[in-house]
Amino acid sequence: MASKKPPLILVDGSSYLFRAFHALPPLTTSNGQPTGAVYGVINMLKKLVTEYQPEHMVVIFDAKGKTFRNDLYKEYKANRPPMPDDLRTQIEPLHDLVEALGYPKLVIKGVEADDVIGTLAIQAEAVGMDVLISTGDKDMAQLVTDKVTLINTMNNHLMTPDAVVEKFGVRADQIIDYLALVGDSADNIPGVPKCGPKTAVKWLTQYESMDGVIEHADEIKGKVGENLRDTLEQLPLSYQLATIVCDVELKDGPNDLLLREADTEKLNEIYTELEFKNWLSELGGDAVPAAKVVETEYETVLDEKSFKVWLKKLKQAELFAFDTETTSLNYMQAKVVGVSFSVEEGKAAYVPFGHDYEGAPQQLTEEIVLGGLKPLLEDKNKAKLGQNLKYDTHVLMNHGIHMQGVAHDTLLESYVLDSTKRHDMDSMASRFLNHNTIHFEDVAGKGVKQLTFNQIDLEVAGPYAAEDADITLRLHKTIYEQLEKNKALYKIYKEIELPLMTVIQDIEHNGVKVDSKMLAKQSEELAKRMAEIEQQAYEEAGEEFNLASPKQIQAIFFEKLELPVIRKTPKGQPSTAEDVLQELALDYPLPKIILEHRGLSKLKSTYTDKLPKQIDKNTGRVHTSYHQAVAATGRLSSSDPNLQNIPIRSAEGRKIRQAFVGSKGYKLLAADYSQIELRIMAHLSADKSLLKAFAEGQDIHRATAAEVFALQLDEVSNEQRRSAKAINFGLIYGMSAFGLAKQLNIARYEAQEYVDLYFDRYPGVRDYMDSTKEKAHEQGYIETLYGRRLYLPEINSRNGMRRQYAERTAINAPMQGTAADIIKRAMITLHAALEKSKLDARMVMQVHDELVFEVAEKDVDALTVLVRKEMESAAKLDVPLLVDIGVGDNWDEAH
DNA sequence: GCCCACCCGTAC
DNA sequence: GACGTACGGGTGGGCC
Repeated sequence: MASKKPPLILVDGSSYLFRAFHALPPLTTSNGQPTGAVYGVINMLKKLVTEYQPEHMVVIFDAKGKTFRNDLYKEYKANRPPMPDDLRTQIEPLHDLVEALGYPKLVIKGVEADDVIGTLAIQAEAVGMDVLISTGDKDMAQLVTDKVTLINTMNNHLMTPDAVVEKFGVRADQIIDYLALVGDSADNIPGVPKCGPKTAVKWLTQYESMDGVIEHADEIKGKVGENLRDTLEQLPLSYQLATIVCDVELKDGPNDLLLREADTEKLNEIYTELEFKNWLSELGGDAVPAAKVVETEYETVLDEKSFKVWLKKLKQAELFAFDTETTSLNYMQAKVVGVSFSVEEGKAAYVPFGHDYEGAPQQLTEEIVLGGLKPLLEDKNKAKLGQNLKYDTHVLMNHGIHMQGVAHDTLLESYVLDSTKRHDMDSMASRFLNHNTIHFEDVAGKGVKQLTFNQIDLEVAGPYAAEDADITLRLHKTIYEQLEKNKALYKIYKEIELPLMTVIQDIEHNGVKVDSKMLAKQSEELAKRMAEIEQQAYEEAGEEFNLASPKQIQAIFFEKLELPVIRKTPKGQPSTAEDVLQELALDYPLPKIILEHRGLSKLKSTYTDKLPKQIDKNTGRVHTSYHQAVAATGRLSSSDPNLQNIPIRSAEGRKIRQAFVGSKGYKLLAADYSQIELRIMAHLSADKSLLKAFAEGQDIHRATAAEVFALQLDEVSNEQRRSAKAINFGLIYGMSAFGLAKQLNIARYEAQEYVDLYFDRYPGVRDYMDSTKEKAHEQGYIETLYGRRLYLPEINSRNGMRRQYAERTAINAPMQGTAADIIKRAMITLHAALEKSKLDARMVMQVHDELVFEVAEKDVDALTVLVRKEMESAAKLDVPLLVDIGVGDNWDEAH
């Protein structure tokens, strides 16, 4: 299943430079040197390389001076205005940058970039390469074939043979004829007067080629026919001018155009000069090293003697990489069928003991392998390294092994280093080591035919499994070195993420008890009410339809019933989202019915139907997966099932929480941080009024309302408090006046007044937001209170929408991320304190700002004290950190 | 039958 | 287009 070779990429550098110059806002360095076009072109090149991972590529520029076309026709490009100075000065830096990035570059005197591209395309095609031509110039469509595709990297449009027909109305091999007939005012190529695209297509469809048209020139009627006959003589010249020459003499062939390693030093110099700060900071961290060629020696261990040799190596090693191969991704059900390890780069072993396909060789027994490893794995002084060892810890437990001494985890290392990247082993190997790993799908297949690991032939499984251990070791060496360079990040990794892994593993292992009977009853009730609602809806609509299909609702609402379109989805469809239906519900009956149905259907399918199915047969509890390296801000996420979005806001929804219970004799205790993100905002912004409000223990939304509306605290109405609450939350999310207006259903100017008033009263907050944004623009990332980083690669994007999106993230992430840091710290100390206390209690859930415990009735009071103490002291802020605690027989009651 | 984009809705 | 971070269900179209 080898993947297809990446294409040869031919980049029309001059055309992009020109386009970038005109399309993008003028960017200059602090001393006025224009840089926008360079930035645009380089950005586009980087995107191409990332996207296509080419081995061969070349950037082609026009040379200075006349070309052979000027000899053919002295008026060629004669009406071009001279190149603006601001563009001319960008040519040289661009050429230098392309060189420094290691991209091959070609400038050939006397011919245009087009001709060089055409020549290389033909040569590459001849040796069986696929070719991708990156250009904004549509004339190049004449080069398109099955193997040659155009891409407009400004908008990612691909031009295949079919796309050419669709766009021009003629085949790629008719494009020259087409151009000759139509002419080109930009290049000053004469065509047939009054013959535009429509006429040319008509003629070419009928007569196939320009020669065909010329042959039948007499038959063509009207003024255009006359024009045609008048220009017959010069048409061959137009044809020749429009033809891209494909036999330019070149020193290098397609195979010579290999991408080189970037010259970091040179890049540093040029980026500094042009003040490309975000790229400069990229350079600092993860300049991709050249693929280090490592000789590999992978062994599949089948006899006891070699196993003993490996055991000895592991015992003596300071650190060893370890990995398990199992039968399932579900950590509660998975069984280990083999283990792999490595102590030295390039050398690794796979020890199978559970492969049971037909014809599988004799393997060591589970007793020998796991029995031999157990003392090592359970020794907390024997340092282990792995990729996502939380999973391995889980599955080893299924075999009675309690792993300790997890010294490093490459998943967490990579996450802390840059949370916006991917952290699966395949991606990391490619990113950090420039190495392509064997993919799981390549050995196990996919879809229904996917094998479980025990069914995979050892000839295939061995190298795969051994490579996992080897690559983990190599990744660790690379990433750890980078992590050590930043003290704050290193501390986040060492003091938060690594110890937290054990805590999360424990929470997952504990699971939480869910009353499936209660949920089944709720499912039934929901089904009954939904059926009633459906009947109502059919009556209103006058026909039966699927209430769960936005598409069918659109058809009924906006075509059949002709309700007004309030808003469109990003794809241009009339939206049927909640707020839209709310608005329509004021005037029509059907929207309200749909809304009710949607609410119930969501509850039923996602929660009351699904949750009981996710109860583990053995433990009778639900064991979620918390992901420690997914959310870019530092939060955890939860899946299978997601326990972080169980309903709470509606009465019906809360019923689902009633099904989360403690075992007999146990209560649930829920502890959540009060307004933690707003408190963090107060701390980070050091705004006087905000600090004071929290210090005095005021209801923060009421206090905000009093400030904004200039009232005494006791004069604030519920409505005003609600508005203030929306402002407070909106601020955390970087909301605009527009968003606030929508949220509060008020006019935009009114919302703007609120925002202005807010910032007048809390100037510290305004300053903080401004400086955060500014910092993000300068350094390309933001930090939490503890120094966790979030990179914002699009913060300086010239695409306004993307940039604004990044700016909102910049505002939100320090608060969301700091809150995540704080609760993680609390989880670690609490977990240790619980263990020490010998209380009969365990942590069972985390929901961003809330921790849930299952606790024996006798220990409720003691736990309450302990939890409050550890959570409230998890951070030292300039405002009090408060925790609300509730206890009950179920999760709903505990709130 | 599988995969994926899209729309929508739940939580904090 | 307009509020940040997640996960997941249902629909419906494309693909094999």
